[in-house]
Amino acid sequence: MADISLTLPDGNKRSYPTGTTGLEVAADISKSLAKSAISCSIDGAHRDLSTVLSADCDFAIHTMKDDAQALELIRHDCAHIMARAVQELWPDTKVTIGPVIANGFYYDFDRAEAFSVEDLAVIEKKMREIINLRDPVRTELWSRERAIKYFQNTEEPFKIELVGMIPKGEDLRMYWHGKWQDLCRGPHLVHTGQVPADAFKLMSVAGAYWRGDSNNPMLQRIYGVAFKNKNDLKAHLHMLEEAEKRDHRKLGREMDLFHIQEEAPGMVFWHPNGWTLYRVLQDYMRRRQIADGYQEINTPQVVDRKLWEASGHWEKYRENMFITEIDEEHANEKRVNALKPMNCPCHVQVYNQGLKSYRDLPLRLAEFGSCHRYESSGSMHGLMRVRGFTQDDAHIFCTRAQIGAETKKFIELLTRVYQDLGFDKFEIKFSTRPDVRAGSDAVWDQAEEALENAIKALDLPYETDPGEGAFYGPKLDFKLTDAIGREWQLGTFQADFVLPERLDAEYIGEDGAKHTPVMLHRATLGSFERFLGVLIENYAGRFPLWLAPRQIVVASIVSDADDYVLEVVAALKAAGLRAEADIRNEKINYKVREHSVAKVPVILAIGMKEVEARSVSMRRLGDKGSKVLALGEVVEQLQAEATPPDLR
RNA sequence: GCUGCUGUAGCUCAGAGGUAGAGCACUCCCUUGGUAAGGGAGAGGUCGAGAGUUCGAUUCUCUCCAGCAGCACCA
Repeated sequence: MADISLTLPDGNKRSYPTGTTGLEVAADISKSLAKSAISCSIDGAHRDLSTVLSADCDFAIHTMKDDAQALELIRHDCAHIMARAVQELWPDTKVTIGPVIANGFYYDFDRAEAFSVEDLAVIEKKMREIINLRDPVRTELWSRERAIKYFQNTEEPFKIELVGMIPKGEDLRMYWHGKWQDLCRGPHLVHTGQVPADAFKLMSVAGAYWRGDSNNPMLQRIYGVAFKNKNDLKAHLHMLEEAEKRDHRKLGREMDLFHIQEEAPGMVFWHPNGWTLYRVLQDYMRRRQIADGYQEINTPQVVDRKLWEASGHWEKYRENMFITEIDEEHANEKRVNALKPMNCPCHVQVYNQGLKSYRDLPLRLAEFGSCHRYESSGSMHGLMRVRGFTQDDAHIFCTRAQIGAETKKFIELLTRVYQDLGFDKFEIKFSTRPDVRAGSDAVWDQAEEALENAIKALDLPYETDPGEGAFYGPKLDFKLTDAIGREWQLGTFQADFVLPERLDAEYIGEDGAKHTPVMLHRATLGSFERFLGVLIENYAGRFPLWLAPRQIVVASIVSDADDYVLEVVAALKAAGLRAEADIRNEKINYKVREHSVAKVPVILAIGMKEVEARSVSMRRLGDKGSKVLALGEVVEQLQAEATPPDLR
C-alpha cells in the first residue's frame, strides 16, 4: 500500500501507510499522546480520531489543551449523552437534533409528556452514569436507504426527515456509544468518559419549533452548559448570577425607575427617577440633533386609516397596529383610526406643506415620536421590547446625490452619541437589495454605493448582509452588545425610494421640473425605552454623574447638622445638581448603606466637624472611604462632572 | 402566537381543603450614633380574575389575564 505524508503543525513530515487512522498516528508519536488525544484536524477540518487517512494532508492531533476543539467536542458529546440518557429514561421519546451553542448545547426532543425541572436532575444523574461507563464512540458510513430503514424500524420520524434533508451524494454518518445510536456528522470524542462529569449542567426546558418553523410541531428543548472543568462551570454560573443582578427589570424596581402593570402590558409607567434619566437623555439627544442641522417637529398619534392605506402600512403592517374606532354614540361619523406605529407618513405630511425647492434639501425633520405597535404577547421583555415607545426618529429628505454625505453625517453623529453614552464598540450591518424590491437597479446601485462609501470613508468595520435590505431601499443597522451578551439593534439608517412617491412628496429641481426626493429614515438610540434598558444594564445602574437620576444625597450624622445639610443641598441645587437631604433620625451607617444600595453616585456626610469648617465629607459610590472637602470646592467639582459631554 | 413554569403584604418568599405567615420596607417610641442594616412596638393581604367541584376553596378542576424561560415574530 502506498504511503501518505502528513505535515504536522511543527512542520515535520511523517509517512504512514494509507488506511492509517488518526489514533494510530497519535499512538505512533507517543503513548501518552494516544491517551490524551481527543480528535484531529485534517487540512484544518475537525475530525474523529478514528478517521482513516487516505491522502497527503496537514495533520494535527488535538487534546483537551486545545480549547476550541475540546469545548466543541465536550458540548457536542454532552448533547448526545443527554439524548441517550433521555431515551434510556423515557424510551418513547423521539430524538431530533442537538447542536453546540455558546457555552453549551441543547437537544430537541419529541415526547407526549412535558419534561419538568425535576427531570433535569434525573437526566444529569443518568448522564454521569453514561460518562462513567467510558463507552467507546464508534462510527460508520451508511447508505441513505439503510439509514431510512433503520429509523423506520426505530420509529424516529424526525431523523427520517433529516436524512431526506442531507444533500444527495453526501455520506451519512452513524455514531454509537454503547447500544445508543444517532445520525450525526461528528466529530466526537473517543469515549464517553472524556466528557468531564462535573463540568456540565442542564439549565432549562423550553419549547422550540421543529426546524424553527412555527407551522411545525413544537418540540421540547433542553438547554445545557458544559466546560472543560468544574472551575470553568462555576465561573460561568457566577457570571450568570452577576448578569441577573444587572437585569434592567430588577434595577428598574430597586432604583424606582419605572414599572409595567397588567392593565397596560408592554407600556411603561415612568417614575420620577426613571423619567429624570429619560429626560436627561432626551435633552442630550435634542441638543446633538439640533447642532447637526435637524429641525424638531411633533405629529399626531391617532391618524385616520386613509393615511395608513396610502403609505402601505394598512396592507403590510395592520396586524401590528392598534386600531381605534370612535364610539358611535359620540361620533357623527364613524372613523377608523390607528395609533401610529411609525412616524414616517406623518413626517411626509409636514414636508408636503408648501412647495419645496432643491435649495431646501436636505431637509432634516426630527421627532421624539411616540409610537405603538401590537407586539405578540410572548415577545415582550421589560423595556427591551414594548408596545408603546418613543423613537428618536428623523427623516431626511434629500436628493439622490446627497445620500452619501447624509449617511456619513449620520454615522458620525451616532458614533459620537454612543461614545458619550459609554459604548465604544458597535457593529454595522449593511443590508443590500432583496429579490423583491421597488425601484430601478440604477437607483439601487447609486444608493448602495453611497451607503457603503460612507462607511468606508469613516474607516469603520462592517459586514454586508446581501438581500436583507427593505423592499424600499438599502439600510444600515447598528448593533450594540449589552452586559448579558445579548445583541441589540438600536440605530438604523434606511434609504427609501418608495414612500415619498406614494405620499406625493416633491421638490422643484434646478431644472424647474418636479422631482421625488429620497427619504432617509434614521434613528440613533432607536427607542428611548429599549435604549434605556440597555443603558441600565451596561452601567449596572451605576450611571456616570451626568446621567444618574439621583446624583447626590446629603446626609446628616447628628441632627444638630440638619440646618447646614439643607444649606448644602440648596447650594448644590443652585448649581443645577440633583441633590436631596437625608436628615432622618438614623445612623450614618444606615443612610450610607441605603443610598449605596440605591446606587446614588455621591453621598455627602455632614457632622459637627463639617458644620464648623463649612466643609463636606464626600463618599463616591463603591469607595470604602471618604474625603473631606470645602463646600465650594465640592460644588464646583460635581458641577463640572455632571455637565453633559456635549456641553463640556 | 406556541410550549412549559409562575402569580400569597410595597419587595423577596414560606404555607395548607376549614377564610394566612417570615425577613426587609413602612408608621410610632427610645436612641444623636462619624461612612454598607441600633433597639422596641404597631399597622398592612378579597392569596391575579371568573366559573366549577365541595358542607366549606386562597389550596382541587377549567377558562381568562399577566409575568418568566425559550421558540416564532420584529414589513
